[in-house]
Amino acid sequence: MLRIGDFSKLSLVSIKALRLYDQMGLLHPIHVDEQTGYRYYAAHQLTRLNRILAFKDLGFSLNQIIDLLNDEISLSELRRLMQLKQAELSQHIETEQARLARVQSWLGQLERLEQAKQDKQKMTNNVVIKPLDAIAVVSSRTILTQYSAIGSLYDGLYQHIAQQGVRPGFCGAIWHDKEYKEQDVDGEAFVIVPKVLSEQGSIRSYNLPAYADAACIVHHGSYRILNQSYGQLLTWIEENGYHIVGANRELYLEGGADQDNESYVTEIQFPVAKE
Amino acid sequence: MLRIGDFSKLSLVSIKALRLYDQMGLLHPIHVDEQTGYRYYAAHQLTRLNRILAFKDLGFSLNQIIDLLNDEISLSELRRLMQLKQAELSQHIETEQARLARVQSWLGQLERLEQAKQDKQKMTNNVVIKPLDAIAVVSSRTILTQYSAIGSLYDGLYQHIAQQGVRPGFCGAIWHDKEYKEQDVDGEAFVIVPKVLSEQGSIRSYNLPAYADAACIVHHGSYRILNQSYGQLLTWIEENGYHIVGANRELYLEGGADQDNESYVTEIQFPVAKE
DNA sequence: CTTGACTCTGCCCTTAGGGCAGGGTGTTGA
DNA sequence: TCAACACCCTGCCCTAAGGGCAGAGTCAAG
Repeated sequence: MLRIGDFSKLSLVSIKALRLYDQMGLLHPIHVDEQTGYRYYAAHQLTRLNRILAFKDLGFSLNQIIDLLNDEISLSELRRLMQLKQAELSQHIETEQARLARVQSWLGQLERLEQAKQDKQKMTNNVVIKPLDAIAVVSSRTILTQYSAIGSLYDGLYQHIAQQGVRPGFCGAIWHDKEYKEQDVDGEAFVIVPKVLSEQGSIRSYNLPAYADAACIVHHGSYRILNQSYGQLLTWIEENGYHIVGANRELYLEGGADQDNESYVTEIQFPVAKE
Repeated sequence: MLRIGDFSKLSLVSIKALRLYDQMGLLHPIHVDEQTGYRYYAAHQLTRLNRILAFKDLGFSLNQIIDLLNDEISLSELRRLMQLKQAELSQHIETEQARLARVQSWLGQLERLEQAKQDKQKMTNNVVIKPLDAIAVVSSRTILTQYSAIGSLYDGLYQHIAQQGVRPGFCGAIWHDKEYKEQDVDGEAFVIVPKVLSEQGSIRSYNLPAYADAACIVHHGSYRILNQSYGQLLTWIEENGYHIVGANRELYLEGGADQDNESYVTEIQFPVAKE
């Protein structure tokens, strides 16, 4: 019979771990002195301990290993669990590889910044991927002579909302053109509302389409330099292997009618998908 | 100014996480009511929050992100951290892929077992990879007529140890032949001792070579069926992409002079390396 | 008998929050 | 103006797999 320290040296498993396995019922010592509490192990218990280590090495948790070592487990059950683990690992590797690709994109970015001797205020990596929910809006869509002309559409929307007696949320815009246009822009102005309302004339009300992934960036300052943020966002999308799958939106988080206000905050959203 | 719930909906970050970021100093609300403790956020704080999320997405911990968002960090420092993270991720992906390969090896094993309609007592996956330390031994190496003849060497070793007044540990054997032989076997009997002792005649004392990785299996029962465990171990080594880089050892954890004792316990160790 | 090596239990610590309890706040409808 | 309800606060306990430490008991050798 071996004391815990000897068994630990033999198995290269820490004493603390052995005590934990005892407590969890994974591996009880062959004998415990009732007086002193000393644990005594037999050499043949190495077999079970090695089995525990083998499963741990596959990525199973100790609680799962308790079941895996249970004598009642069938071969098919075991195979099912292994297949699950296999899928889980594949999935995990994939996400880690995507993470690695993002880190490498950062490194490329940093190198370009250093070469251009720009400071880090210009860092473009403020992009975040998040889902867009289906939110209820009232909206008005039309062909505009230029982008800034969209401002004229909101008055009608807010009036309509006031008539329905509900309170408006943030407002925003959707740009339906697939490419960049200087004029005859297909734009949709919307205001978020708590529920879908009735429609009236050119004013529609419905739930915006949801997207599982949208690349988003928060623009800070005047609308005149919005194109800088657009550039950063589009570069990021391309560099990280996404492509655009829907009309892009702007969400005016802090803003108004001015064209040139330093304190405005706008979120730009592009629905995207991988590959 | 937004209440925490609104800011949470806007950013898709849970309220609990926002409170944690406040507490950690990652993102303080723009204003906290002294009376009520209510947190109030400004829309432009989304920028900082998104930066936090972007770094989190790269696998940095919150404590690291505190430093990364510190204004005093230089571009080169940033690049260094990114390179570190890159190496870490590559390493991690590699180990996960090895893990996946082991799971797939298990699945192949299970399939063969099901086809052969064997029960799971035959499972071969009791193999574990662990380092072998450089342990002090006294040993005696010679050419034996057959494997079992090694037993005759131990008497001399134990006598030598007794003369030096130290206590012996486990005993074992090293098989130096590179291929399997039925006779004229190059075998070395050893007994573990606390320190390297003096040598005498054919009895040597030194530290066994250490190996970073050894594939080990615990054999249970008579020496006559030791070859079954050898088969399992060698199959595992081949199937998991290892190859043998040193003489294999047997460690007699529980045993004696009998050839055929059900309670004997032996660990077989093969120094290995990947690829 | 003493010393030093070994062992015991119990407590606190790690990540990034999740869940819940108990109590205070803000807004809205009647 | 009051009640209802949604919202917010702090504080406590929980996660996985042990690591580290404190204080006390145990074992074997000299």
